Amino acid sequence: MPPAANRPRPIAIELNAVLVALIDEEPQVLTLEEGALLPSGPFEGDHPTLQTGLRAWVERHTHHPLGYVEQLYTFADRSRAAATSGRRIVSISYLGLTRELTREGAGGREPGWQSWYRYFPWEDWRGGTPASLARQVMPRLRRWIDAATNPAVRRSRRQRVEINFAEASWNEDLVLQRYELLYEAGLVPEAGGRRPVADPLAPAVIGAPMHYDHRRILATGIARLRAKIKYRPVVFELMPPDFTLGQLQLAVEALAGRPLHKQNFRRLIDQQGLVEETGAVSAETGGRPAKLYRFRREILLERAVAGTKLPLSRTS
Amino acid sequence: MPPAANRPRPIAIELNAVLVALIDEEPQVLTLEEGALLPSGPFEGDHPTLQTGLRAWVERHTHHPLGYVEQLYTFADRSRAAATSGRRIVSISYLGLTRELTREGAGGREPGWQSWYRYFPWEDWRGGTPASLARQVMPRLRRWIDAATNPAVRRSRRQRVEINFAEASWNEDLVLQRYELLYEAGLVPEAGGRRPVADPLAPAVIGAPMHYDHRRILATGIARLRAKIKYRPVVFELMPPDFTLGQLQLAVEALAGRPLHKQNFRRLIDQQGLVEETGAVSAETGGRPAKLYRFRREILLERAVAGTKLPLSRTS
DNA sequence: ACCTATTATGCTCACCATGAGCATTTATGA
DNA sequence: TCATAAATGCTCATGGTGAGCATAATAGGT
Repeated sequence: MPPAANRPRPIAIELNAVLVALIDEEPQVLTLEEGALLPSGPFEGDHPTLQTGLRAWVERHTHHPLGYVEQLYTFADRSRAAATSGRRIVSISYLGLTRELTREGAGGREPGWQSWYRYFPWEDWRGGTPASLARQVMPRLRRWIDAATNPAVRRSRRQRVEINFAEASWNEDLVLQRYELLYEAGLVPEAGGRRPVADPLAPAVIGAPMHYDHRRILATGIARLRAKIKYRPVVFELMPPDFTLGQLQLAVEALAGRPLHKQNFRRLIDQQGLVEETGAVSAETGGRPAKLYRFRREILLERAVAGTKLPLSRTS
Repeated sequence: MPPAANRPRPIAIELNAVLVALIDEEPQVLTLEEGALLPSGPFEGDHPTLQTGLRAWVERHTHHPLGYVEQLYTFADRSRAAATSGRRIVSISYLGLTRELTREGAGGREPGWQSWYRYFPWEDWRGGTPASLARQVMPRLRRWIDAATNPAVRRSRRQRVEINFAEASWNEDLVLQRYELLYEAGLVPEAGGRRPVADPLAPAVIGAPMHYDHRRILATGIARLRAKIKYRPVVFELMPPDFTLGQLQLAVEALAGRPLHKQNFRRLIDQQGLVEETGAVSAETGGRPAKLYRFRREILLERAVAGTKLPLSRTS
């Protein structure tokens, strides 16, 4: 059965981009409409691949050269159709990493970039337990749990909340799962698509909302990036050519949303052979001057190898 | 900028499925057309999500209940368009795991299922170095390396071959990368889409070919599954309700394509608390009878947690 | 010229996961 | 009864990882 070529249907394809840069030690995403939309546009069929199409589109519209690009997910939920005409929309989302200068012009922040923790304040554990978790998220989740009349449902809700939001075993990779749990609990109602974003009458919405399902796409991108920095040297796509190990650690902490052990971080970095000294030092931030390093691009090829979790056997 | 609703374009959306089952200790995929096609069909817009649409489609057409389902990738290369009409095709592929009985009816194999190693013979290291690697793949790759006139290109080719195909550091996860390298080297020319599959005049084609880019999609599925079994208990979706640890090991070995250390495998399984004894034993295969186990489905929830590779710091 | 605060850097230690292999148990079949 | 086969139990060496002590090299104040 060859691919079907019959019955043309009114389907629109849209590309969405989660463009990430590190500005002022904060992970920021490029947005439109005062932060309520991710860059997105119609799919134009005149590019050899989706990826080059997206790259061209982004660079044309934002004047930001794109470094690393990776496909995130393809969404085609029916709820998206209702948001516009009756037409079905299939949206293909991408994650892109780019380099941004620290503050430009008159010290003002370029309008399009927003810290991603604006949308997910409970995901930032760099300064300890985030305030919004204890003050907003958990109380409302508890209310949601108790709202279930069926005891089995209540137990299930309690367990899922426990797994995804427990402080003791916080897993920074579960960004998407946590968002979807909050969505199910009705705490991020903008994802439905129809409600005006800044409605003052809206119930307890946690974190800044976005139009359509763009916040879910953003959550997907953050989750993917957080998972990826653990086994692929992608942080360097966000760093300037030369950097200190301290700056590198701040970058990883910003992405992962949690503090790292400094000495162990350097041990990890240099035993992996990811960087080499430039010879220069930087005396930026008080204290002893730090050596400057640069990323060893050569290892991008070598590093195809990742660790395994299976009990191997070489002899047979 | 809201999603574009103008300019309807002739775009067709197609779903592809990599359906995997374990039959006779072999990883098998459901195919059509004598193994030359993956199950695929047009996207029908009357399902709430792509996933439920695919699930319904597969179950209706194959009568196989689908267990685990996961989106693989969305392809929209221009080369696909040329394969049919001039129409642009966007294909969304899924990985699905299902349970199959061991041999049915009169001992014959159901026609649709094919061992995936038929398409990727160099990926099966269970019995030591696969014959096709030394006999076919490596010689032709070496020829491809030497065919480069530019010495820089030759060095680059040599390095990439070394990384992906080195016996000493074989990484079973790199199925897709290896396939794409072979494709680039012109050793799997069917992926172009136009050449008839069984052309006897075709140059050295390695492994069984498929139409269009279905072999690439299959490689994507295998790679994803091999990576996933290392940190998620998905093997159990392919196992019968009760099984011995020996059978479980054979299943993982079949998927990973390499032998595992038996004692360490059991240690890994039970220290993870993945299974529990049923109390019964099985005296199937000579030797001492083996205890029967069943998967502890409860842990599917708990197991949201995965390991981290970052040097954490809890104190601050 | 000291003293202190601050960051960078070097090093040690305990613990655990993992690869490897020896040994024992319990079945079948010659 | 003995050989063979598979399951199961256990030990050992190694390396990665979390944690923290100690030292080095700056700036700024007194």
